[in-house]
Amino acid sequence: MNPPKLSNVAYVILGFLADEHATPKSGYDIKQLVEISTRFFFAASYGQIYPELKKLSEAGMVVGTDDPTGGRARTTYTITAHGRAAHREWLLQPHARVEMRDEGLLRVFFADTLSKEEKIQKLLDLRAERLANQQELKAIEIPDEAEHDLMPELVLDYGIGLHQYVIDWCDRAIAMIKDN
Amino acid sequence: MNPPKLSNVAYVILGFLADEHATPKSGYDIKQLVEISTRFFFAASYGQIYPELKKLSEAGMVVGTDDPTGGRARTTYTITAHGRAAHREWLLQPHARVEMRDEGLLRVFFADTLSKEEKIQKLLDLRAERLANQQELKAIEIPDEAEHDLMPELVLDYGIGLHQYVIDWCDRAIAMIKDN
DNA sequence: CCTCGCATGTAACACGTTACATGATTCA
DNA sequence: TGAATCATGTAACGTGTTACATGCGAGG
Repeated sequence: MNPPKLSNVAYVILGFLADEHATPKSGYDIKQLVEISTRFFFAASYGQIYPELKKLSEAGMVVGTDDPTGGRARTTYTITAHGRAAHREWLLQPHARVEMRDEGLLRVFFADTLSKEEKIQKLLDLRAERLANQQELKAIEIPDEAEHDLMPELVLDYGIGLHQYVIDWCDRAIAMIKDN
Repeated sequence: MNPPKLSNVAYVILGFLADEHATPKSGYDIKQLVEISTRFFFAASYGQIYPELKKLSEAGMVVGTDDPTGGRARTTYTITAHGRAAHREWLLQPHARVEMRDEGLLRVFFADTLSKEEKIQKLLDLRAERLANQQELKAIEIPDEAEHDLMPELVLDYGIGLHQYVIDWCDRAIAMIKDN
């Protein structure tokens, strides 16, 4: 019951459960939500979600209820007042670190030993990857109910625009290399 | 001598050693280079660099030479033809995966439970962090020798522009929230 | 009947960071 | 003489992915 240090993934879980009009969610449900939203800037696997759900439950921040679908076992979780407080405390922290590991850009960075045509190909590879990522984002549909959240929509727009920046930059860089 | 699977950090090392007019470099030298260049999109710590240098040496891709500075022990490394081939093969791969873990954006994503003012604060936090990152990039100086590489300079420009996109997006998002 | 999606979990592995230990040189 | 930087390395820790195991339910 005394607070174990929570991982970022725990805060992702609390985030999805903290929503005003959120229904109780299973680990599986949370993973589906991650896949269509946060995974583009913050991934979480089953190997993290299930153990964290257990820890959160032991810490009294969420409550699990047996909620079978027919004969199929299923546990859904609801956030507690304690969990809501922890989530809010985390939310208010100004800390905004970003970590990146961008293999495509790494190849572009080291492309000076390649020929002009090969350099351009590296930029096209990067462009293609980001275009594909952007299409994925564009395919995500925002439900237009009255009670839909603003911030996730805003962040989706952020992602689409960010990829557009990279696409445009690639085009400019290719033009520059062609000009020699 | 038979090829062990190389980590991405090994390719970072090979990349810095593969440069046409690169001088032999110590592990320490490579770390300094990482700190002023790739770390913004691909970090590498001593805990990775030294062991990888050893593996690369065992694989015959780099050669270490005893190269003391006064009485201070120092080993500098040079790339071999074999290492150059491995580096080129890696470079040519189209694979361009990008991984991100953006805590600031995660907070913005889940900020719907906060008040209007607090939401704006989250966006200001994100903006401040990226502005600071951008300043760091702007402080990096490009040597204007004749034999300076084009690609690193291009990637630096990429980073500065990318941060500018985020800064501008934050400003737009804040304006939108103020308008309600 | 068979495949796909729902549902839960874990063990092994891979990756990366941090902190620490050690010691020389340079410069104020 | 003390601090900063050069220089090398590793052990412990924390985090995250992958692959696997298990089994029910729904629909073709």
